[in-house]
Amino acid sequence: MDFFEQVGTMAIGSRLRRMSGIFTDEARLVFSLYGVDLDPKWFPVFYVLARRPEGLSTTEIAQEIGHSHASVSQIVKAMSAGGLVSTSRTAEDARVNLIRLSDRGRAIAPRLTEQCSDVGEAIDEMLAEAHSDLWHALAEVEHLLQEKPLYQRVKERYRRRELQHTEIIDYRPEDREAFKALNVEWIERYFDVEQTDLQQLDHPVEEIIKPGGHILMATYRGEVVGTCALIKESEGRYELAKMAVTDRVQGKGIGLRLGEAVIEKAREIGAAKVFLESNTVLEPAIALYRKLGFKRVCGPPSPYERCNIHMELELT
Amino acid sequence: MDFFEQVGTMAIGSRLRRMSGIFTDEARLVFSLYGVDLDPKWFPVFYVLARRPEGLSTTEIAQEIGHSHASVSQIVKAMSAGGLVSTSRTAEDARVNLIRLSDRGRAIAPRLTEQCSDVGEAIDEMLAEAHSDLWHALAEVEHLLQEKPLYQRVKERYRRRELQHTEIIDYRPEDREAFKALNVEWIERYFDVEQTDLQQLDHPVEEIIKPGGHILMATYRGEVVGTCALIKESEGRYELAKMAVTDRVQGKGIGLRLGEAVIEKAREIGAAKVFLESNTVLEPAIALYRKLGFKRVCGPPSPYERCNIHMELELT
DNA sequence: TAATTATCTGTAAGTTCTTACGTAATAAAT
DNA sequence: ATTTATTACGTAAGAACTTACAGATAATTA
Repeated sequence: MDFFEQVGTMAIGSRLRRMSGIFTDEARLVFSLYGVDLDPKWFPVFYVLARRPEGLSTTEIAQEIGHSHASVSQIVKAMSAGGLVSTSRTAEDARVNLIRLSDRGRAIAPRLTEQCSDVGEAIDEMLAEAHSDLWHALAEVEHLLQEKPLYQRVKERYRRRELQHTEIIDYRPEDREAFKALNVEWIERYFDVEQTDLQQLDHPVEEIIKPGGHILMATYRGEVVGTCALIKESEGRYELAKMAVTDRVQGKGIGLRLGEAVIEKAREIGAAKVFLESNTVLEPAIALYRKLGFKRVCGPPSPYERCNIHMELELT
Repeated sequence: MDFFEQVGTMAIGSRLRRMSGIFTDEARLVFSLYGVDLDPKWFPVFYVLARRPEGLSTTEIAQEIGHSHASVSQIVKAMSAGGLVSTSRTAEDARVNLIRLSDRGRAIAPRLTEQCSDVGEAIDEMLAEAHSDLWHALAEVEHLLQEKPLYQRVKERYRRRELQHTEIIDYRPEDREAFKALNVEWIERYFDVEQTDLQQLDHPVEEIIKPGGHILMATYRGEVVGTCALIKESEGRYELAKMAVTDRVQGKGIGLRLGEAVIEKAREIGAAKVFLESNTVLEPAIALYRKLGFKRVCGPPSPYERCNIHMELELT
């Protein structure tokens, strides 16, 4: 029992289930006390039928009581076997099953009404003894969850936490393998690896860093999971290239952080303009570049076959 | 959805179940978000194991988390298949299955801890947005239910209501049949009907009422369900006899009301003493008489074979 | 008007517990 | 030292729903 206090509110789901189980068990006792020949689980269906003499369809009942239509179908079948309801297809629409209380059903309604009000009063009285209002609390939380599901609330925290596990660092000699592997991984998924690629991927220091460029690596929980390079084209003009984030950590916003870090780096080293070349089939990538502030321009022809779009970012 | 508002608090069980379902569904999403390879329903078991490296038995876990041992057994089986726990019988007691996290289990514990605290915070934040405190309300109601189950609370109301449906009336000519039938019903269950019985049961007016006695009938929802007679023995001395309540309405306190009414009647007609004869095997009856104030005395021998106890009540 | 799509149901099977039951092992009682 | 009672456990089956699927009908579209 102290489990709940230890785990805290995270176990609220289990606690609710447990509590509902208690009420269900109690309900069974109460029904037998009143001698009403009604399975407690039939109650919601019975209830809505009792105040709608004209009858309802399976789906309508399901909506009213918040069960699935299948559940209602099963309950109605059982109640029908027990002689409490009569069913018939409607004349207007042969699909719908019109369900009504039978004479026997109507006969037990008054006893059930008594039971209802007794149970309702007993629960009200009990709830009134408590300081916190369970009934309203449930309604409120239900509403809050509808506004913003728990999943979303948790996700926000998750993103923050994941960012804490992510670091952007400068290229280290031991990153040579990873730098190549990360890029080959994605290029091969969409295109063929070209000669120009291999030249840079195999000799990052000679081809990129020595000529005045930079390479950043992203780590997630200590493991290298992404990279991005800033290649010097001319004074004040740099190319953002070789951006790659492994599939395994997609959706954590690591690409965005990498991009921001590269642009920051470009600022530091006095770049006036950063450009990049990509392909329109890489929609998520293009969206990311746009988010980083890049604008599409008609640029010079690329040395890469796979590129069909040119984007630039002015650093003021 | 408006079902709940209509039925009111009586549907609190369903509402709790529904809410717990919502949380369960959300939990599934959250677990997949964190990429923890753990079935949400394993969580409670995992949790207690994580903070008890020495291991726990099936029953111990069940008690901690408030599930049945069978449930734990099933969960452990699944977790074992997933390689998260190791199981072994203990040396001291070969019946108990000692369950421990495996290395793989321990490996995912930290991620689960993060997830826990994120979810916990998210829920706390959400609950804080509400005016009523769901968590405390649940704890309070759980406590209240433990103190006095809902069943008991409802039962009190039920008794009151049933008494409203019960009436004690004076004997009417049309009660002759019922008067006999009610008494024969119970006498035959325990003893044989004697000649003295039949004389009085067949001619209640001549044998009981005309000589200065009274007969009361109890009705439940308009139907005669019990009776009790006050037979004049001598001036100021009356016998309580022929008390019978049909089995169908036992436990509604009708016998008690009948007894009280008869004693009241005795007072009205100026009785100084009421006595009765019964048999010690009829324990509930004796208890009822005692509750009415009767005391056991050594009385004169009874004309009835079945009687072995004599009780009296002084009316002052 | 024919063809496609959507709706209403009921059945089947799955989910996440529970209770019921049988078996092995230990403790208590004769 | 046996018998009997108790305990721990696992399997099976049940409860009260759900989702998935499939068969009719109705509505919509071409």
